[in-house]
Amino acid sequence: MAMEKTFNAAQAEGRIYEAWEQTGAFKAGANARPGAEPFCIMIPPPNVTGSLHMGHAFNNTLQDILIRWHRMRGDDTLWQPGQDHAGIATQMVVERKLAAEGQPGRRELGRDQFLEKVWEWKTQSGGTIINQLKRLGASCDWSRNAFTMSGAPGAPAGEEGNFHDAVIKVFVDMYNKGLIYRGKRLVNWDPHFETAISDLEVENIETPGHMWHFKYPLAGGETYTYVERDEDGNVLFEEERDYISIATTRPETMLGDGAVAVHPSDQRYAPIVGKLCEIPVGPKEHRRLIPIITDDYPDPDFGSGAVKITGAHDFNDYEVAKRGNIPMYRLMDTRAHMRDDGLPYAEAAARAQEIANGAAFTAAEVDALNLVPDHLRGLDRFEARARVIAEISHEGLAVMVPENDPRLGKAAHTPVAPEEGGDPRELSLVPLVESKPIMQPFGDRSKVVIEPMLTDQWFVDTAKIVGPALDAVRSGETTIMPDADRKVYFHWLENIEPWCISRQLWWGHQIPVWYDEDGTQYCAASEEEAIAMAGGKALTRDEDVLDTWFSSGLWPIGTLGWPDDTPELQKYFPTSVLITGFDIIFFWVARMMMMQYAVVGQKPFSHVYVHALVRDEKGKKMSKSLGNVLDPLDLIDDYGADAVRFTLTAMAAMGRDLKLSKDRIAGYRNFTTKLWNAARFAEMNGATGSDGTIPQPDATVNKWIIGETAKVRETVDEALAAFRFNDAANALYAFVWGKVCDWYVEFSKPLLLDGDDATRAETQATMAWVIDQCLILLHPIMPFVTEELWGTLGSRAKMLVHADWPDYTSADLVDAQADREMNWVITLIDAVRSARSQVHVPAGLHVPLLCTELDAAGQRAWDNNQAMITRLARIGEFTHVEALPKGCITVAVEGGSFGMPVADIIDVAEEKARLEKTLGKLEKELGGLRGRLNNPKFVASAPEDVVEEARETLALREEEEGKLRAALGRLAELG
RNA sequence: GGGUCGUUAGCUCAGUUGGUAGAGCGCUUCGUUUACACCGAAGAUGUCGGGGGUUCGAGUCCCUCACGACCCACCA
Repeated sequence: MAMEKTFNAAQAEGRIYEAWEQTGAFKAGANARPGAEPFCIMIPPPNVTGSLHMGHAFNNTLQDILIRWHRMRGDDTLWQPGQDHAGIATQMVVERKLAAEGQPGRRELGRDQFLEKVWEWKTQSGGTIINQLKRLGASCDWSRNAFTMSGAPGAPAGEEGNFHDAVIKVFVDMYNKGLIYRGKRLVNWDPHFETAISDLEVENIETPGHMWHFKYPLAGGETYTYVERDEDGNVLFEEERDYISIATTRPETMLGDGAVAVHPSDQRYAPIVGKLCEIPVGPKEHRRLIPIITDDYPDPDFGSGAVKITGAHDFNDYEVAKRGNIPMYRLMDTRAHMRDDGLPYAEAAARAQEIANGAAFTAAEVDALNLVPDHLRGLDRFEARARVIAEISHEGLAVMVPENDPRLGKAAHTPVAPEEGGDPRELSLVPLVESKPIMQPFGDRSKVVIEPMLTDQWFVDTAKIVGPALDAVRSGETTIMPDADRKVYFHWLENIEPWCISRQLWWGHQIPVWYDEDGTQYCAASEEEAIAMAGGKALTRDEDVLDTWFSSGLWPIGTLGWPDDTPELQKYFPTSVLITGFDIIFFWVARMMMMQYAVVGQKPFSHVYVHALVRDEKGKKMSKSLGNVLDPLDLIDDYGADAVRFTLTAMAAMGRDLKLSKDRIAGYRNFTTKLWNAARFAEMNGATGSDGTIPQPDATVNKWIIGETAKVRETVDEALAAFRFNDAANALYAFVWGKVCDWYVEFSKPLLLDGDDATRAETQATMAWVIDQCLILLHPIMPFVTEELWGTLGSRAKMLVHADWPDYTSADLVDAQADREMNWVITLIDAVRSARSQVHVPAGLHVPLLCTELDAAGQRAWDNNQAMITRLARIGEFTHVEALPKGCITVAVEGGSFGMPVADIIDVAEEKARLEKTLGKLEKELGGLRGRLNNPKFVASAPEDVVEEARETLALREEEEGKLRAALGRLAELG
């Protein structure tokens, strides 16, 4: 059956993938030779809620290339797949789904029933991404598919893995070693999901904001002289004040102020340090007074130099409050609404005043006090802010400035000049409200403003486990590529902060800690153990679950069966390579390093390859809101998975973003077609059925292409070994298209069509072998089209996915003589074609070729390849002559001059111009070469081989120069 | 504010120990020859961001400036 003209990817890919799966081609250890080295990659587990985007496609293509390459080389290969339970994302998806279907919500269902719904959803929809990865061609061992929640209580049939056991065991062990602790700390709180999140889950984004300036009146109407001086102590400004000026971007937090702080060296406020001032909010009769304290934190040069201290709602203030034993009043509830609990405001404020006056207090007591005035309770924080501003301003306690104060910004107030009809009176005073961009924290998933909240949370004491993770990379035990990402890794780990690992969610690994009535902690793998530890007391379990990244951090050992000492763990751990995006170096890579060392005392992987982002063709990050997202599945539909994979591979230069365009993909789709047609040509000419034995042909061209194949095999192996994926792809592209298709297939035509039986047979055998080698070498990058051709071109013992990767070398297979000869042939053909084209010899015309001064090597090359040369250069009759006639196009090559006597059909002036142009280029090169060689320092200092090469090149160019000058001379005689 | 990376042909980018610049796309001209028009042949285009330094020799190493991107960060 004749082959189609193009590869039908849409029709073939599914069928081929199924064949791979049915034969167990991807199973751990498949195709391993006896005594094979293990090679293992852990997939960065996509979220169960995820669907394949371009980043996944890129990431998994690179992994698949390495996996397929190693598998074909006979290594004991495992690509471990799996999914992440993705706490927040999944809980969000399921909650939305319930809402959309009008079902009872999470709170109505209660914890157990809600979790049932989540598992139900996972069972139905969790496989989406797996099927999408299969469309890409990912050769994971799906029989080992893992899930970070497998084996958790309530997990349905099919989720019996022991990942949960591993997570719990790690928590208990780390708890017992003192690496995990619980404490009341200021943490990032997501008011939308009502949970704490870690620093990494906060995105600081510059947003337009305001800074308000308010007066905090001194207690009892006291006054002081406020003096500003310049550097030399000269008085710049002086006035009597009965207040201290405070700036804030968050006026609503004033309600929780515990003090006002100034720098100890700030002379302006020295007279009032230690005195009390009044928070200018709330019912007039219950105004709270707070102390003015000193702390190194305030910057005297910023704002007024005085800072309000709200320990429970700001990270800096928190530190100041801790240092100064300032009470931290929590103002908001879990949704970041103003608190609506506890004592009425009057009572709470009275107690707070006692504390401010020096009464002893406990953190718990302070936390219970609700200092939100009754009329603001229950309000959203932003609404409360607006009310506070309005009330203070109404009372006249905003700092007032002339309306043309530059701090107000241009847009705020533009006074109209009197001559233009403006009010001729003095500029009126307005509240000082600066409009300026402020960095605001947003939840990376919820996109709402994060609130610092004082809550009880669990932490990993990362400082205690960071050491080995740093040492391993410093020593090269684990390498991180490219180097820039290694630096990023160091920078973060060297400044590591405690990791908040508790989340106030339901979907996740519940923290294995129980409390008795007194609040004593019992950490154990099960409730029974905990009760036993407590001596049989009734216990309640901590409600919180663990940060998803806590479990992902155990991915390498967890997927291999730890804590059981499985054969897979013994064989594949530590794993070989991790391929991941730069965006999760902190989230995941660094934590895996720390956790694996903390738990099993070994590195999780030997190499980390960090890749960049896939962007759109303009360099913009792909995002749904911009509408510039390229869906890999659409691209696979349109161009085939191989084209998408090859494109990503060819663009995978280390450390650089890749800009993806459809044109580029189409170009590589064309490459698959090119390969397809080369194979089709081979098939049409009986050049199939290689058994893998390297042919030993006589014809130079056949020897040559075998040598070229060996060269590219070495290049590909070196490139892949160094994770230089783009080098591998480009080398193969250049070989298949530039060598095999452009030259070898063309050269083979006269041999296959007109050669004798022996020549035809050896050419068929060589071509069959070469095409097979192309398929093998390309298979890791383009698995589908190569597998299809592999099956089409012969009956094989094994599928291509398990074909033996070659190990022949250029030292074995490159025939230097053949190499020289074919390069000469190609140079001659190029030169003839170029000359013909430039002087406009009709493309179809077969012109006679004259030859003179041909040396022995040239003669032999000619004799061996005449049929190919005349065919490709469109030569008619070939004649040796003593000297080239005057009217002919001259082509100079090494060891001979060739001429085409076509003076009658071409323009002599044009040929003269052509020769002069060629000569011009040559002269330029000669100038450089002579310049260097005439420089005694060059000859003395440069390595001998460099000098020698320059001499040889000079000799060749001079020979060519002579021939071209001779040709010009003949042309001149012609007139 | 700190850090990292980038600036090479019209566009997108390669360029591994310093040896005298390449690819793909696009563009121009020609072409249907027994695989392929998702094709073939030929061709044009660069003071390798600016400046300085080291060297016989710098796109490549060092310094500096400019511009751009990204990451981290608590200036109220």
